Amino acid sequence: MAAGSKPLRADAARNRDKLLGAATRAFAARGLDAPLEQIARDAGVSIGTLYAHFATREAFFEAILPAQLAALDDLAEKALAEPDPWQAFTGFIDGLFALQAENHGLNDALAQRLPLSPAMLEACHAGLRQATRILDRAKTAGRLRPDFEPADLVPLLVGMSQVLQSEATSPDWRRHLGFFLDGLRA
Amino acid sequence: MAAGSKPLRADAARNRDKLLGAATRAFAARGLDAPLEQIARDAGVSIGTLYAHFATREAFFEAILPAQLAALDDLAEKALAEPDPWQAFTGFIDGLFALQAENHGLNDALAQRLPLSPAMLEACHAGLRQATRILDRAKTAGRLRPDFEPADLVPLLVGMSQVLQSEATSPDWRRHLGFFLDGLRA
DNA sequence: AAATAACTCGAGGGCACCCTCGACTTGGTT
DNA sequence: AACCAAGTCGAGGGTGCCCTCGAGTTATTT
Repeated sequence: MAAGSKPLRADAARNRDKLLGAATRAFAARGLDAPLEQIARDAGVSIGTLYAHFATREAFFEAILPAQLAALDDLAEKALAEPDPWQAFTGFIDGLFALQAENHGLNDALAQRLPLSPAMLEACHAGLRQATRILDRAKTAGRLRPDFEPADLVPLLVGMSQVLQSEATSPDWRRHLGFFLDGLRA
Repeated sequence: MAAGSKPLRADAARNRDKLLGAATRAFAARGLDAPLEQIARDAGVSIGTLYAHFATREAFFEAILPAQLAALDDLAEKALAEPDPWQAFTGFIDGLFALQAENHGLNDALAQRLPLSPAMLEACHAGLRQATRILDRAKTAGRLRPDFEPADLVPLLVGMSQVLQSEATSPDWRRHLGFFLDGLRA
């Protein structure tokens, strides 16, 4: 219904955009717990204005994360279009972590490093459900070990999130992932 | 040399022990960044007294971690005593993570989640050097894939540290590790 | 151009943690 | 028992972050 509250005043709309931009950059670079005061400063706006637009940190999440989570659906779709089921599976996983590698905030969200709102959680789960189809296909093709369950993606996600975050290990994440994926072959 | 500074006064020695006990518990339960003020409170001692005994957080680390890191050497020794090289390898890895699972602080130290002093870092590396011998044995026995290097343990450690920490995944850490180890077979 | 609803600002109060320092207490010594 | 070095205490100052609110500014409407 209601396409959404009233229209913003011109200056307010501008400030909102600047805040979203700053928050998007801050979350990507520093993670979902980036200081809000820093975001306000980067946006060239006072902390009071920030709170006028986004009453809570979660309000930022709701404005920013869905689009980023939607990228996962694209990934899943591409994977399902790929003819080779194993290729589809590894490609999906690889693409997923590539996204997380360049977006610290998305990484936090998927690894549930912060408590997320039910809505955000649900969006993450939706991504997982897509993945299930990819797993199933690789399993019935006899390429993925049959005892690997969708839920087993969670520890993988959680573990890799840390590998991607640590200076010491992030350059080698693909190598590390490779060892793991070799363990998943049928 | 010098067996170590002057002898402490009786009450001071008592307080030092209480502090070490509280810190050990706090680090194990909450990680190496547990609040010092909480540690003082748990020890039944003022924050001033805490700082009188341990001028920095690192002073606590130096008093507490070496003994815990030494447990890794024991593990390595046991592994080298084990006749089957693959069994030795997986047993070592499993034991390592079992220790980390029950000690949040050790987990932090090994994954280098906090900046550690050079001395502590070195102690961690020493553990890795032990591991090298175990890897080599499993490799020459043709059980461990030859391209798995000692340095590849680092991402494993870092990733698992997060898996062990997250409520959602820690109960299943052995299952997750199992997939990974399957990828390491020759 | 006057009126006003919408918006912006930033000082300031809260909290959690860090760490210091001068006043007090106490164990050990003579 | 008198002394004092050793030890203890905790108020308080510093930092970084959170969030609020009343006073001031500005876009928009008439």
